[in-house]
Amino acid sequence: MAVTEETLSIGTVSARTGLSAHTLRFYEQEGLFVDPVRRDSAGRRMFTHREVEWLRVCVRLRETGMSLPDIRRYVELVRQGPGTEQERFALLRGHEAKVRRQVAQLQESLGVIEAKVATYARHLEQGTADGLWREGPECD
Amino acid sequence: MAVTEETLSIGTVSARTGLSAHTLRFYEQEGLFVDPVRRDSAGRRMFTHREVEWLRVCVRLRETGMSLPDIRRYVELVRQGPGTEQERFALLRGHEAKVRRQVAQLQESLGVIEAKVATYARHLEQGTADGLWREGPECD
DNA sequence: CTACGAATTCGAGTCGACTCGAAGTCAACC
DNA sequence: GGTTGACTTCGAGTCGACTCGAATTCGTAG
Repeated sequence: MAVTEETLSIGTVSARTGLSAHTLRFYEQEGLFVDPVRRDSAGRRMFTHREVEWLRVCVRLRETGMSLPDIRRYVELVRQGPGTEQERFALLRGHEAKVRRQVAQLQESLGVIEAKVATYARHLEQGTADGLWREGPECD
Repeated sequence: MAVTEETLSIGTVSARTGLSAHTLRFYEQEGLFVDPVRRDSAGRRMFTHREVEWLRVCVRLRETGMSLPDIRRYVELVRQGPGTEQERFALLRGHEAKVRRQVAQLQESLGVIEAKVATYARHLEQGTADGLWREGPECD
């Protein structure tokens, strides 16, 4: 298999990850990359495909509410190399559990909202919506 | 049915909704109550059961990411009374749709995280975790 | 009568994650 | 050789939703 040593500008990486160039610089500053980001002769960042892959993971971690310090913690473990796999695994599993709880809570809240929507639908359909101007158990 | 005119102190409401007393005052200030909150002779807030119910809904709306201005918008419609039901309905349905998208996205991200966890589990089990110190497609 | 705890108001502070802007550099194209 | 446009650094600003603290006032229990 061919080793792709192709490098990507910050603009390209921005387009491919959905993160702004500003944010990419910020992430570098926050220590979210395992290796120092390489530069060209003019000092411009040159990203690798591998870094783009990692950024895609970062996006998922962020979307699920992992904080930048927590991501950095993971990166630090990776940086230390072999021997930290157990801890990395625990970290990821912990986050996975958190996300599951998030999903459950969101769905529970969604249920409440759906119920309210259903109430409106019913009353609007029956033309009894006038009774809906206040909240409470009697408005169900 | 008996009309319950029992009133609740801010501390009680705090306990029942999970919102701090500070937050309850803040919400009042932000216009999240349909009616002005009543006060006792000493100027202390007296909440009703109905308001507690509404606050529980608010908690769900907040948990699902509805902004305070958006909640206020809904409250304003309720305050205007009958005639605004369609708009309230649309508002709630719009939010419901947003929450569904949130759930979907969260689950998608969860899938990515689960995959990563599974990779670690496999490699740790097989004792091949040494190859896991870098990110990328080849580390799957 | 005094002490206490639970309220009150108001304004300021915090937090995380960006987001922006200014001033400058550099390579490439016309 | 000048303009363009993407990049650089750095520090400051923004945003939403609280969160806190100080100073004060009440009503009740001892």
